[in-house]
Amino acid sequence: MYKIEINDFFTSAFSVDCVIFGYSDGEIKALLIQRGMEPYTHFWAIPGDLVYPSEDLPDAAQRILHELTGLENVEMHQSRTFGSPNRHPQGRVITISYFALIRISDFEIKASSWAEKAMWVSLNDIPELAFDHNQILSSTYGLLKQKLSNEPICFEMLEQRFTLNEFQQLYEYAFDQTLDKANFRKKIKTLPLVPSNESQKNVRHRPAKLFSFDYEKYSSAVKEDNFQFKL
Amino acid sequence: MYKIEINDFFTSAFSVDCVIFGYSDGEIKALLIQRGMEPYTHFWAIPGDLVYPSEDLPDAAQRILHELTGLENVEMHQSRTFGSPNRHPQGRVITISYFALIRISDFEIKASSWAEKAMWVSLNDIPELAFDHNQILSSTYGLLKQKLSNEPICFEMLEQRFTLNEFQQLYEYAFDQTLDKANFRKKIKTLPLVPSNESQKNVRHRPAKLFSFDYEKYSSAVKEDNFQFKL
DNA sequence: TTACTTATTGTAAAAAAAACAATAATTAGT
DNA sequence: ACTAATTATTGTTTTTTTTACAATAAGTAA
Repeated sequence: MYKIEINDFFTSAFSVDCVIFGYSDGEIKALLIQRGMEPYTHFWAIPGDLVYPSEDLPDAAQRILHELTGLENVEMHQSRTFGSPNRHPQGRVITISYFALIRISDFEIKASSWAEKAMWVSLNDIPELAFDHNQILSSTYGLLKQKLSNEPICFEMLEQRFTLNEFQQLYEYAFDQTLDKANFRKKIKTLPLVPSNESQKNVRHRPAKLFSFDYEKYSSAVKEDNFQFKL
Repeated sequence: MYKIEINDFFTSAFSVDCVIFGYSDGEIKALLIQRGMEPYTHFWAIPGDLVYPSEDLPDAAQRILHELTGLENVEMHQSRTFGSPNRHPQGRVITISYFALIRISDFEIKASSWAEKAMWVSLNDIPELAFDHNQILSSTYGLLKQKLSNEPICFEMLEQRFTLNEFQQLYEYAFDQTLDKANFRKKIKTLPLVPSNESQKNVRHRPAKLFSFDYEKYSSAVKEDNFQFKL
């Protein structure tokens, strides 16, 4: 047993890793970057960075998202914290992971100081990642699925206007099961989905109507009628 | 915009806070300590401590629990991480909260270096706490409730042998609603509860039988039959 | 033996979920 | 304008689950 000096505690760093989820072509995807610096150079990884000394954690996650995508004011959901002493080869770095849901079509991926390239990868097809990022990603995907069941967060990744099929297929992907279309529609009848007067284009069959999700109606239903989202 | 030196990142510390839940007299309680040192001296708080430089996070949580109760090998569940820059008056301290479930009768509260006293407090009756500990506690209680619905963790806080009423009342307390006794018993018929040949003592009516939960049967049912706990 | 209280089982009604069938609507292309 | 193709949409029945409530059995203390 050795005596621990108080300053020994101040030899560690925090980072924030930001799992960015998106949805396209019937698949939920994560935005991965290829690292441009040591360690794990050229490995694919979850975007992340050290936290500035007086920066709040969700702000750090926002900053990472912003540098990579240019997006602002995206809601951040906290995931788990990973702090195994040897998870980072260069010292003790504890990382708090967050996740964000965005619309893939909303932006162009930007080059960033720490990323050589970036790409969207279907969650069923994740390669080997740097650090313990495979663990972070799968654990965060678990949390995402949990939230998908209990909160209307899927609309953060669906297009502003979406067909009911796209909506359904998102859940089919996440929970790896096919759903009965008729029953699915009955289930979502209670949700504040507002139809637009637009429809799908360029399909050689009856086009689907486009809907959008009314957040205001939703939150007032939660408050006033004690409404609870459940899928 | 100022230039940030790499060493600026190593001026922060981690702590772990350990919410300890227990159950007695029909109430779920948390073990609070009265702080014996600055800051927030004499305030009630959640037990916690700084993490040693090469200590893993769950180990730190275990250590805190051990110092306070003498208990070992208790499962630790990660809760959320709190890292607001101003949450600690003496510097940047990010805290990762964990929670543990224990049997109140299993031990005597020990005096500890950092705690003047300790006491069990019903979750409906939590006083003002040090730091952001009220927030930590209520957020962690939310997580506990979530896990109570999906995992058989209530048996970590119930006595080794318990009556079905005690079991039911735990859920009634957590979800703040009364449950139909007959229906509750039908629901738990699928769980691997094994009756003992002992009964309640010193009651002036028919005594309840004492049951215990068979963890082995449970985990093999999960593996083999894809059993899923749900209450 | 009795009074009391809880344990335990049972049954019926109501609600929710799942399965399946049928019809309506719309477009692209002969 | 007609047809083929495909999906949208609504409806009905069956099954399962949940809820509500009633009735009986059992054990203790007095």
